[in-house]
Amino acid sequence: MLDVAEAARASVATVSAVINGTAGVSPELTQRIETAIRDIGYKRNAIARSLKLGTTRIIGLTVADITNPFFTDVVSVVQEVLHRAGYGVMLCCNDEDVETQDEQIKLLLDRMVDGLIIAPAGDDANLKRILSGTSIPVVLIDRVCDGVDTDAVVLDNQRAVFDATTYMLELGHRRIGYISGSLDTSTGRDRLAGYHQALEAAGLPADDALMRLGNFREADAYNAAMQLLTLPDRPTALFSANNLMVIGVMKAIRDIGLSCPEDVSVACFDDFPWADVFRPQLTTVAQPVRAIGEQAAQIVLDRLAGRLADAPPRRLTLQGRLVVRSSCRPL
Amino acid sequence: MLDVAEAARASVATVSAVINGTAGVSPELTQRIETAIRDIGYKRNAIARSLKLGTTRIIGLTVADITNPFFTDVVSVVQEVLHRAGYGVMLCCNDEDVETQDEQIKLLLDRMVDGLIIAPAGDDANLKRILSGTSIPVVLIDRVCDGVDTDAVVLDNQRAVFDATTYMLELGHRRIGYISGSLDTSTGRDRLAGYHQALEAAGLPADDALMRLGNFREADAYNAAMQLLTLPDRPTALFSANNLMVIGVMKAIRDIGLSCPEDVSVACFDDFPWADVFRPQLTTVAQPVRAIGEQAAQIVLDRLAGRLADAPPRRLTLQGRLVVRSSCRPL
DNA sequence: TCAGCTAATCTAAACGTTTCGAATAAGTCA
DNA sequence: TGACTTATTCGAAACGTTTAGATTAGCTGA
Repeated sequence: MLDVAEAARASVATVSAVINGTAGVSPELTQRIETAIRDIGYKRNAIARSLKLGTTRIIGLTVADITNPFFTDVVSVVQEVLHRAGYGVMLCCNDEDVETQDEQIKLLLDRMVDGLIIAPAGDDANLKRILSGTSIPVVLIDRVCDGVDTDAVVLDNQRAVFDATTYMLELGHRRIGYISGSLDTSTGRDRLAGYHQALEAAGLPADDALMRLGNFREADAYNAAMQLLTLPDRPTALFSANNLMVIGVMKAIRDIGLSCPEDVSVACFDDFPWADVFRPQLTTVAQPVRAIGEQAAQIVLDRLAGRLADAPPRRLTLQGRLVVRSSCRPL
Repeated sequence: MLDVAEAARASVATVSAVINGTAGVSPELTQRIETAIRDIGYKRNAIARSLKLGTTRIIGLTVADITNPFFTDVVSVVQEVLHRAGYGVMLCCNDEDVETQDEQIKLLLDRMVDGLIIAPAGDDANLKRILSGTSIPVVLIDRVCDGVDTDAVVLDNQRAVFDATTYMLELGHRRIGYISGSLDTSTGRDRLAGYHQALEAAGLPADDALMRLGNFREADAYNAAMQLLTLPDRPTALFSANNLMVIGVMKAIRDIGLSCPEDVSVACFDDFPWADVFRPQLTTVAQPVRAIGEQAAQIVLDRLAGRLADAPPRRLTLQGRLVVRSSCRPL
């Protein structure tokens, strides 16, 4: 910038004014400065600017697993919205590990991000403390976290699983196996609650033997499904609490020599773009991924623009949608 | 830091020395400063540090489509490796649009990233110019770009498609439809070349009517497959040049009332984690995604550490692997 | 003519670090 | 004792911006 100033026989202050369109600068000088900028190929240094302004125009984004299509879709939308608003996105993923998550959030805060969107991995006792020092907008997506009282956009998980389970019950299934996500997450707990609620509403007792922990991972779900399918009185249907796990479930079904939906019906949380071209065509609970991402990004932007000023934390709850295909058969 | 210095009755210089372990500071003073840091809850400002040091410890990463499982896997690995080395990752995706890509790269450079990993969308005439100003390490992945002479890690696309096509030929297929990616990309061109090469090796003429442009997108591939499948003498096999497009291909097959592999055999580029549990179990060309991500990240780290000093640009070419499943039947 | 105004431009401080060289104190040796 | 070392510690400049306030010049109108 000093170079530009010298070349244009002006001061750095005036150059700055021209670049930012701040003060009135005479047409001739503006002209001179602009050509100097072009000649020299000057680019303003965003770091110095950030230091002075106290704002980086970067939003931190942490998700548990960027390999998971659900998170991917959300990240993609968040990215799009924030980019359009002139913000950059710093992405971290932590492989569902709370410790790395903490590490990464600290790093993001050190790097002075202007806002934070977090899809928390599990219940994080430290999260509250880590965030307590800062005053930047934070929004939780997908999962909420005990004691962390910030904006959040989540799904009505219980309701969604209630609907899916009820659908299976209506098909006549009575022994419905449930492959649960980690109960350290709000989603894991809420989804399980929906399953229990549906059983109860149908007047069925909850049989603990039919519930297995899959921890949102394919491998764990495979083992869980294996256990359920080798039960003396095996379930006629299985529900998987997320997308990754249903792959494990299908692998177990295949390996045990059964087929879906003939021998065992399957439904799961989270939809796939390819779900209606491969067989079995999975019946799923589709999340409104675009809406989740858009809302989360928008809340951050609103907070940053001071639009929500000091409104209390908002908790947005969106609804899932049961997409019935052909992986569940009537009993 | 000034606060810490005052609290510890020391100078900022000494505080800095303690934090960075730079100079010898007496045990007592070190002690005093460390407790002051803890008491005050001081965090060093990474922005100011970056300004002074001229390094941000952030690597920019742009990919065409973060929704594509291939890119997702690569991003995930890159992320992991760089994080472990203490670098943050700024992610951009541009939806296969060259203009937004340019925009984003400029933004990343303005933000003073220390390095750049680019999976370029299409041939980008401006990329060379945009990158010309900088001296940071740049590595291209997946695709290369005319005139952009930097490190790159790519796949031997031609060979991979040659293998896949040859496999189909060996099954007896003679009319193999090819759904191509955009020919504005090196991958699009190289893969098509592999197809042609295989036909030629088998002594078959290349029939232009059997090649359609799918532009790496599901919708375009759907239309392309529709055209091929309604040809008077329709192909007995289809090859899709990437993962997204094969979904469109399968949709077309379904909508036209055919089935795979009975009526038409299908193979595609890029593997899916679920490919062997849903039917048809797709025969695919699997890319070594982990290796690609690791190598790309490692090259950036090596360059940054000065290990590769001023070695000429390295072009790493990895090999794909044909994973034979059951979506192609012998004719 | 000159006080008072406006418009254009500039000077210099600030943002929070790092680091070079200087200053101080303490110890060593002739 | 005084010159020389060594170990600590510090002052101040620098990184590249932004911006408040100062300065200057040119007008206006009494």
